[in-house]
Amino acid sequence: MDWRAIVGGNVRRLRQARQMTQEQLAFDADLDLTYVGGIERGKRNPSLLVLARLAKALGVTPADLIRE
Amino acid sequence: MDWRAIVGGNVRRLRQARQMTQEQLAFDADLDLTYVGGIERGKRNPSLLVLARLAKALGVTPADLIRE
DNA sequence: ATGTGACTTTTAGTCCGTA
DNA sequence: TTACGGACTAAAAGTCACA
Repeated sequence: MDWRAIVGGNVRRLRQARQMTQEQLAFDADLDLTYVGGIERGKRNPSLLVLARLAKALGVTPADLIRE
Repeated sequence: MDWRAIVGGNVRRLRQARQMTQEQLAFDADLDLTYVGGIERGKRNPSLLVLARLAKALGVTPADLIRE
Protein backbone atom coordinates (compact mmCIF):
# COMPACT_ATOMS: atom_id res chain seq x y z
CA MET A 1 0.00 0.00 0.00
CA ASP A 2 1.74 3.14 -1.20
CA TRP A 3 0.00 5.88 0.72
CA ARG A 4 2.06 8.61 -0.87
CA ALA A 5 0.82 7.58 -4.31
CA ILE A 6 -2.76 7.35 -3.06
CA VAL A 7 -2.64 10.83 -1.60
CA GLY A 8 -0.91 12.14 -4.71
CA GLY A 9 -3.59 10.73 -6.98
CA ASN A 10 -6.35 12.15 -4.84
CA VAL A 11 -4.81 15.60 -4.74
CA ARG A 12 -4.31 15.64 -8.49
CA ARG A 13 -7.81 14.37 -9.25
CA LEU A 14 -9.48 16.86 -6.92
CA ARG A 15 -7.34 19.73 -8.15
CA GLN A 16 -8.06 19.03 -11.81
CA ALA A 17 -11.76 18.60 -11.10
CA ARG A 18 -11.64 22.18 -9.81
CA GLN A 19 -9.69 23.39 -12.85
CA MET A 20 -6.91 24.60 -10.62
CA THR A 21 -3.22 24.69 -11.50
CA GLN A 22 -0.59 23.37 -9.11
CA GLU A 23 0.43 26.98 -8.64
CA GLN A 24 -3.05 28.04 -7.58
CA LEU A 25 -3.37 25.12 -5.19
CA ALA A 26 0.05 25.84 -3.75
CA PHE A 27 -0.92 29.47 -3.20
CA ASP A 28 -4.20 28.58 -1.50
CA ALA A 29 -2.54 25.98 0.73
CA ASP A 30 0.43 28.26 1.41
CA LEU A 31 2.91 25.71 0.07
CA ASP A 32 5.68 25.80 -2.49
CA LEU A 33 4.48 24.81 -5.95
CA THR A 34 7.37 22.40 -6.45
CA TYR A 35 6.37 20.67 -3.25
CA VAL A 36 2.75 20.28 -4.37
CA GLY A 37 4.04 18.73 -7.60
CA GLY A 38 6.15 16.30 -5.60
CA ILE A 39 3.16 15.29 -3.51
CA GLU A 40 1.04 14.67 -6.61
CA ARG A 41 3.80 12.48 -8.05
CA GLY A 42 3.90 10.42 -4.85
CA LYS A 43 7.46 11.46 -4.05
CA ARG A 44 6.71 13.23 -0.78
CA ASN A 45 5.62 12.27 2.71
CA PRO A 46 3.57 15.28 3.87
CA SER A 47 2.80 16.00 7.49
CA LEU A 48 -0.68 15.99 9.00
CA LEU A 49 -0.87 19.78 9.01
CA VAL A 50 0.19 20.02 5.37
CA LEU A 51 -2.51 17.49 4.45
CA ALA A 52 -5.00 19.61 6.37
CA ARG A 53 -4.00 22.75 4.46
CA LEU A 54 -4.26 20.96 1.11
CA ALA A 55 -7.65 19.54 2.07
CA LYS A 56 -8.94 22.95 3.08
CA ALA A 57 -7.73 24.49 -0.18
CA LEU A 58 -9.54 21.73 -2.09
CA GLY A 59 -12.72 21.99 -0.04
CA VAL A 60 -12.55 18.45 1.33
CA THR A 61 -11.57 16.85 4.62
CA PRO A 62 -8.06 15.57 5.26
CA ALA A 63 -9.50 12.06 5.46
CA ASP A 64 -10.73 12.45 1.88
CA LEU A 65 -7.14 12.84 0.70
CA ILE A 66 -6.10 9.54 2.24
CA ARG A 67 -9.06 7.56 0.94
CA GLU A 68 -8.21 4.78 -1.48
CA MET B 1 -9.66 22.93 13.89
CA ASP B 2 -6.76 21.30 15.74
CA TRP B 3 -5.99 18.26 13.63
CA ARG B 4 -3.20 17.13 15.90
CA ALA B 5 -5.62 16.92 18.82
CA ILE B 6 -8.20 15.13 16.67
CA VAL B 7 -5.70 12.52 15.55
CA GLY B 8 -4.39 12.18 19.09
CA GLY B 9 -7.87 11.58 20.45
CA ASN B 10 -8.62 9.01 17.78
CA VAL B 11 -5.41 7.12 18.40
CA ARG B 12 -6.01 7.08 22.13
CA ARG B 13 -9.63 6.01 21.80
CA LEU B 14 -8.85 3.22 19.35
CA ARG B 15 -5.88 2.04 21.38
CA GLN B 16 -7.84 1.89 24.63
CA ALA B 17 -10.75 0.16 22.90
CA ARG B 18 -8.23 -2.57 22.05
CA GLN B 19 -6.90 -2.64 25.63
CA MET B 20 -3.43 -1.83 24.36
CA THR B 21 -0.81 0.17 26.22
CA GLN B 22 1.14 2.94 24.50
CA GLU B 23 4.11 0.61 24.70
CA GLN B 24 2.31 -2.18 22.85
CA LEU B 25 1.05 0.19 20.17
CA ALA B 26 4.51 1.69 19.81
CA PHE B 27 6.00 -1.77 19.38
CA ASP B 28 3.45 -2.79 16.73
CA ALA B 29 3.89 0.46 14.80
CA ASP B 30 7.68 0.37 15.21
CA LEU B 31 7.73 3.72 16.99
CA ASP B 32 9.14 4.96 20.29
CA LEU B 33 6.60 4.86 23.10
CA THR B 34 7.28 8.46 24.05
CA TYR B 35 6.60 9.48 20.47
CA VAL B 36 3.25 7.69 20.49
CA GLY B 37 2.44 9.47 23.74
CA GLY B 38 3.26 12.79 22.14
CA ILE B 39 0.92 12.08 19.24
CA GLU B 40 -1.92 11.11 21.59
CA ARG B 41 -1.44 14.36 23.49
CA GLY B 42 -1.61 16.37 20.27
CA LYS B 43 1.96 17.64 20.65
CA ARG B 44 3.28 16.09 17.43
CA ASN B 45 2.62 16.62 13.74
CA PRO B 46 3.07 13.10 12.33
CA SER B 47 3.75 12.44 8.68
CA LEU B 48 1.53 10.44 6.35
CA LEU B 49 3.72 7.35 6.67
CA VAL B 50 3.73 7.49 10.48
CA LEU B 51 -0.06 7.78 10.43
CA ALA B 52 -0.17 4.76 8.11
CA ARG B 53 1.95 2.69 10.50
CA LEU B 54 -0.24 3.64 13.47
CA ALA B 55 -3.40 2.88 11.49
CA LYS B 56 -2.10 -0.53 10.48
CA ALA B 57 -1.17 -1.35 14.08
CA LEU B 58 -4.68 -0.37 15.16
CA GLY B 59 -6.40 -2.27 12.36
CA VAL B 60 -7.98 0.80 10.78
CA THR B 61 -7.26 2.97 7.75
CA PRO B 62 -5.20 6.15 7.98
CA ALA B 63 -8.34 8.08 7.07
CA ASP B 64 -10.01 6.73 10.21
CA LEU B 65 -7.35 8.44 12.34
CA ILE B 66 -8.11 11.84 10.83
CA ARG B 67 -11.86 11.58 11.14
CA GLU B 68 -13.48 14.13 13.45
C1' DA C 1 1.94 3.14 32.23
C1' DT C 2 2.17 7.72 30.94
C1' DG C 3 3.86 12.83 30.68
C1' DT C 4 7.48 15.88 29.57
C1' DG C 5 11.76 18.51 28.12
C1' DA C 6 15.85 18.40 26.00
C1' DC C 7 18.10 16.87 22.93
C1' DT C 8 20.51 14.76 17.77
C1' DT C 9 19.61 12.96 13.26
C1' DT C 10 16.85 12.79 9.40
C1' DT C 11 13.60 14.62 6.32
C1' DA C 12 10.01 17.87 5.25
C1' DG C 13 9.44 21.89 2.92
C1' DT C 14 11.46 26.34 0.37
C1' DC C 15 13.73 28.74 -3.22
C1' DC C 16 16.59 28.93 -7.11
C1' DG C 17 17.29 27.28 -11.65
C1' DT C 18 16.57 24.39 -16.32
C1' DA C 19 13.81 22.17 -19.68
C1' DT D 1 2.01 24.47 -16.92
C1' DT D 2 4.48 20.83 -15.00
C1' DA D 3 8.81 17.94 -13.90
C1' DC D 4 12.94 17.78 -11.86
C1' DG D 5 17.58 18.87 -9.61
C1' DG D 6 20.64 21.27 -6.13
C1' DA D 7 21.28 23.83 -2.12
C1' DC D 8 19.41 25.40 1.58
C1' DT D 9 16.35 26.06 6.32
C1' DA D 10 12.57 24.56 9.27
C1' DA D 11 10.55 20.93 11.30
C1' DA D 12 9.60 15.89 11.92
C1' DA D 13 11.62 11.53 13.44
C1' DG D 14 13.44 9.26 16.87
C1' DT D 15 15.85 8.67 21.65
C1' DC D 16 16.73 9.45 26.60
C1' DA D 17 16.41 10.51 31.64
C1' DC D 18 13.30 11.50 34.96
C1' DA D 19 8.91 12.53 37.22
